[in-house]
Amino acid sequence: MSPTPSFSPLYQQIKALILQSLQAGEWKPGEPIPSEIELAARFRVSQGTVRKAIDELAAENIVVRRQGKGTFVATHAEQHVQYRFLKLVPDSGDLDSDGPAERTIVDCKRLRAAADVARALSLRTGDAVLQVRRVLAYHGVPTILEDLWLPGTPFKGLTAERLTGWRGPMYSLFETEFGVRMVRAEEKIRAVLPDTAQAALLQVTNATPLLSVERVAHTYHDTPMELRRGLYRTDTHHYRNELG
Amino acid sequence: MSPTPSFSPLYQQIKALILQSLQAGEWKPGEPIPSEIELAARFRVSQGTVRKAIDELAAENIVVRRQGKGTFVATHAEQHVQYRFLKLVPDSGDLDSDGPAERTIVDCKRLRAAADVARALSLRTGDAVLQVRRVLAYHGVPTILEDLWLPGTPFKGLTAERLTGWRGPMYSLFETEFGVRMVRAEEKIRAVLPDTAQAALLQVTNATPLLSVERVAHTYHDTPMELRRGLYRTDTHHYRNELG
DNA sequence: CAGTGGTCTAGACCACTGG
DNA sequence: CAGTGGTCTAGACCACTGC
Repeated sequence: MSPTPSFSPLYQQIKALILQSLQAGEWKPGEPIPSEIELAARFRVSQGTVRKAIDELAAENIVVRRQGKGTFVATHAEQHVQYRFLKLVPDSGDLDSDGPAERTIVDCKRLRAAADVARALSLRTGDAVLQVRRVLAYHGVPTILEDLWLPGTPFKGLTAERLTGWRGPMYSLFETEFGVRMVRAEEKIRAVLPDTAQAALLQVTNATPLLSVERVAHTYHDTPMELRRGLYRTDTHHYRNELG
Repeated sequence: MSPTPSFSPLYQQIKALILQSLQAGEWKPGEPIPSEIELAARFRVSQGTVRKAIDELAAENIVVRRQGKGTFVATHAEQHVQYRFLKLVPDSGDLDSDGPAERTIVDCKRLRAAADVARALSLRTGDAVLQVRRVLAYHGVPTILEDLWLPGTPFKGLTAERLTGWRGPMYSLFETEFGVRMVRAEEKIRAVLPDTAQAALLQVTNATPLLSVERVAHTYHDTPMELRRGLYRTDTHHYRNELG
């Protein structure tokens, strides 16, 4: 066993090392990481210790175990849940009844971060950010209006064309084109009335109550990488949440 | 090791046995369960196997581990989070700035279950249920209006007086007085406008958008035991959610 | 069949709690 | 100090995958 640099359980240190490799891109989303036995040999610890480290990574959805095959870097694409962070489901409860969302990019431009956006993204006011506005519709009914802000530097080269041309979840584009993996997010939810522009885009009156969902998504080490403000219509869909 | 009755991992069987004892009330909320070594001896398995079973129970918040002291049956009282299933927090983010909620029982009566209530509680339409309406206020501002339905049989003897006189979370009353522990819940969230009665109780206009939160809470073995329909004001509070 | 993750064991030792 | 949960090891065997 290796010496103890700081004081924390060995498996936590192993977990941190694996996270480091993950962040450095040593293994890419969808790819397998080395087997437990290999990792145990590399880190000079027992397989059980590596196992416990990977257990935690799997519990945090950072990695996915598949018996008989290996352990894989989690990804927002290929995942049987199409949108991992979207909790709006049709009232029917049938997740597939909607089919794929029809996506429309309304706007996409670079600008300087306002104070609130900067704070959410751990930037300074005035730093370059990318702002995107889009609408998701199901069966022709506009249901979600999203404004999102991304830090300019990591997302250099992202344009409306890249967004429009991309098949699949936006987060999977972030992964493959910019190496940014969203790992965790927190949401603040309110009930609001839309302004005129919002109402028009969602094709509702401005007296229609909507769900306001403000999400901050983080990559590794809790670094915030996206601020997203969504307006959800809840006449045919609802926000579903599980409490443990 | 004991023989294998059905085919599932040993630790899953142990987990089921512990759950059974928990449900039977062998150990009550807040009390310690036997030590891992004792349980290992009782079930004739190794400590590691008991450990894995308890690990899962702890992950599901059914049990709480405390190093050096033991493993305890989780409870909705005594918990440092006062309301485990209430995700509405003040915008300040300071969970304590509100202080304890001021609770008012508006109504409490027994009646026959309507079809939707019966379905949610796995009862038959017309079965006896208890209906409660109450308001929670913070700093004198009514913020939450809740209607809740409980199956009549397990909650025989529950009256408005019992509710009014109880200090602490309602779920902890359910635990100590009726032996019903809520273990898991699911919520459906929408944005709505209140009707006249609702608006009056929350002291808002009927054009004020509110969060509608429908919760079904389950006890052991996923048995639904409560239907709760809440209306939340989100002008000073918001619903906070973590996504993994 | 070999290689992967999944289960189970037995035992050693550590860290924390309380009397 | 004894008793608890927490970590770590080494090794055996099982279950699943794909060649």
